Amino acid sequence: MSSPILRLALPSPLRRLFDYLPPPSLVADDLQPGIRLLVPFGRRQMVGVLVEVVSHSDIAPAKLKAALEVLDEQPVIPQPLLRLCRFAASYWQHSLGDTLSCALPLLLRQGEPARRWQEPFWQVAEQARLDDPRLARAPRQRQVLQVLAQHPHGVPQRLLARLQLNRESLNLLLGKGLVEVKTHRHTAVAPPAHWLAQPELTLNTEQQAAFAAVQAKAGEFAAFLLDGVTGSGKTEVYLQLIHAILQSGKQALVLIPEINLGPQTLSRFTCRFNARIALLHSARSDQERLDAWLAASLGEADIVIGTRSALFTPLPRLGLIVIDEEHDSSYKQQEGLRYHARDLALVRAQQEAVPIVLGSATPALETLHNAQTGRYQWLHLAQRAAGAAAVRFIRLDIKSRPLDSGISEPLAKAIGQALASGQQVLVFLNRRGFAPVLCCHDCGWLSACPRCDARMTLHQQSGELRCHHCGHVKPRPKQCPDCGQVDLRPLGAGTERAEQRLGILFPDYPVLRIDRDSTRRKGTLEQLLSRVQRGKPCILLGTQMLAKGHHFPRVTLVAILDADSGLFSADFRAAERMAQQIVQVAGRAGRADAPGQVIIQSHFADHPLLVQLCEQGYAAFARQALQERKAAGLPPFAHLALLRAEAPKPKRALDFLDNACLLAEKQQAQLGSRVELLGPIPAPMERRAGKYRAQLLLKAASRRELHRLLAPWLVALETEHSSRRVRWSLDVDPMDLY
DNA sequence: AGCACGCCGACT
DNA sequence: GTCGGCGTGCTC
Repeated sequence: MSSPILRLALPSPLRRLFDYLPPPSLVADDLQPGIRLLVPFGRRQMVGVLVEVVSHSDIAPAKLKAALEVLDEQPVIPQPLLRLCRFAASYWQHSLGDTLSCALPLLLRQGEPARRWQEPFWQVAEQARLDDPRLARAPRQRQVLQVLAQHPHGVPQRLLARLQLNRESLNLLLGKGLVEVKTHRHTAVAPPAHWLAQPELTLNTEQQAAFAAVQAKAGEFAAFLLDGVTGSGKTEVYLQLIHAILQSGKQALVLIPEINLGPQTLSRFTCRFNARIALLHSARSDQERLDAWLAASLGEADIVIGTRSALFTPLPRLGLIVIDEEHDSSYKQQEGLRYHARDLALVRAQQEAVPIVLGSATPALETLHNAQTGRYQWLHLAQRAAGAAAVRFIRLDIKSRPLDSGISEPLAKAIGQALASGQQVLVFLNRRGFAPVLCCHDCGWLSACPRCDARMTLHQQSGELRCHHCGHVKPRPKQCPDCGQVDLRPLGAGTERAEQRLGILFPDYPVLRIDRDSTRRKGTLEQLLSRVQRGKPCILLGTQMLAKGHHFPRVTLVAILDADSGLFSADFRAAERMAQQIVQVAGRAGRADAPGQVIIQSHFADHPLLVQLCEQGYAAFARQALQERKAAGLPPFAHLALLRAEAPKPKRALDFLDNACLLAEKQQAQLGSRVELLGPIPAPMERRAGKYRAQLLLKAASRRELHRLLAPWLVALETEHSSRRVRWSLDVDPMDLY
């Protein structure tokens, strides 16, 4: 009987598995799939995940290498998670090894042991004596030893400073063998007897109905869209569902958008429950993330709250998945494994037979379509809680009206009135910087980026031109680089410029600008927000940072400076994004005693989508937008995949895509599939960061049809000669066509 | 993707 | 004479 073959997934873009012999030292042949092994790979070493143990390999026996080391006793990737990763890898056409890397916390990827963090305890070594001769001339060490001796069970690391035990002395004592560091064996914290730390709010009829609908499906797969306007109490429904899940001894998984990391979102969850909560988001250290991940996977956390990648947390007792703000684009990963966490969460819910709740005030059109066609149960929350009145939308036609710094005369008047009556105003402009372009009034020179087909944005504050696409920065020129004249004029307006103008228009009121530039320093955002919360009249000006998470009860007027970019864009999702943004920003404002209004400046104030949105709300807008998608044969009525390529020379990228196109046609002829091939064409912004980009769009009537082609096509592409000369990637269900 | 090998141009 | 450009091949 020959030795078993270990089939491993390795963190490499190669879409295949690699066979190894067991490590020489290993006798046991009961290696379980999901454990990690250290293996030689080329001239390097890698951490791979065992996918299966087989008896035969197609690789020549002489080429098989032996694994170096088994890293786990228990699988770090339990069976259900491996199944999920397999699905993700095949759906988004990515290597399984890379997919598993996405699933694992960084430290496990790097081969660190899968052990929970154990706090070190410092204690006096057994054989140590306080009158040790080596301490005769070391009074500080002796003193430290004395203090430590008063704690026979040791002093936990975090309390060292409080007992004035300095690290230097301790380390010296450690070197002399007079103290020792021990870690107490990790013992799981028992689940609390009472889950609630705070009383629950009373659910209104709609909330109660939504709660009951999801509850009815506990223990089986069912998908729900919780479609609720801002302030309708979606979170309270999540919380009570989670409470019920906790009571039944199961775990809940909550995904939140990247930007919602503010304490106000998390604290709703952490304050309500006594539960053991594992937080998994980018703001945490690698050690913290590993610990949270392990706690969840050992069943020692009851609730996991995290961003996109938290979806891959192993949960032995999973009972419910919640996707908050399901329309948010941060759920889609934009590189590597280009998965959509919301879509993959549905697969996970199905595989593990649990209910999943997608919540949003502005559901994605895909999600609404699924609700309309009955794939998701549609739960409505239309009633606003007390303290939030509906807002009125006003379209302000700015055709042939002069704008100063993006602000029209009538809008300025409205802002003035709101301020004068003691209210706060929110001004939304999704463009950072002072002006999107600097222009020479004499010769027409424009501040082009040397590396992109784009203009460089003027940042007045820093006196720089910055490219928002590649990050290129240069000092603001004093005179025109072409003609030497000094009459350089900023065209258009960003938040910096609007801030300046509003300051001039309303000198008696503070203008608080909130964008990535103004809040770069840690704590600035919190400071600005707390100023707003104090309630004095002011103008709050900012980008989409304002559209998420925070509520501003004293704001009664919301001004959208530019809605036009969403109405006429090459990107078919632009209108959807604009509508979501408008509604989300509008949702930040308003209260019972002073109904809010939203003024939207547009050159196309009569655009049907804008009219629909303003007169009848997001649901009506979505119906109309879905009609248009259907007529145009776009998602969710078609399924897309985008093959992108970039290269230093424009021809190379296009050559590769031409070959890819030919290969696809050949495959199609063999398979008899009908996938539309659109392109190849240069990307909308052909040159970016010095690279020329092009793309080939694939469009199919069904996912099945699309994937029938994709699977064999990618195998062919990998071996295609021209693929080595370009950087290329495939994006299944792309969010934007760039 | 990494990483090595190998083969041609402008420099200390 | 070399350092280093990137084209090509390979990873069980």
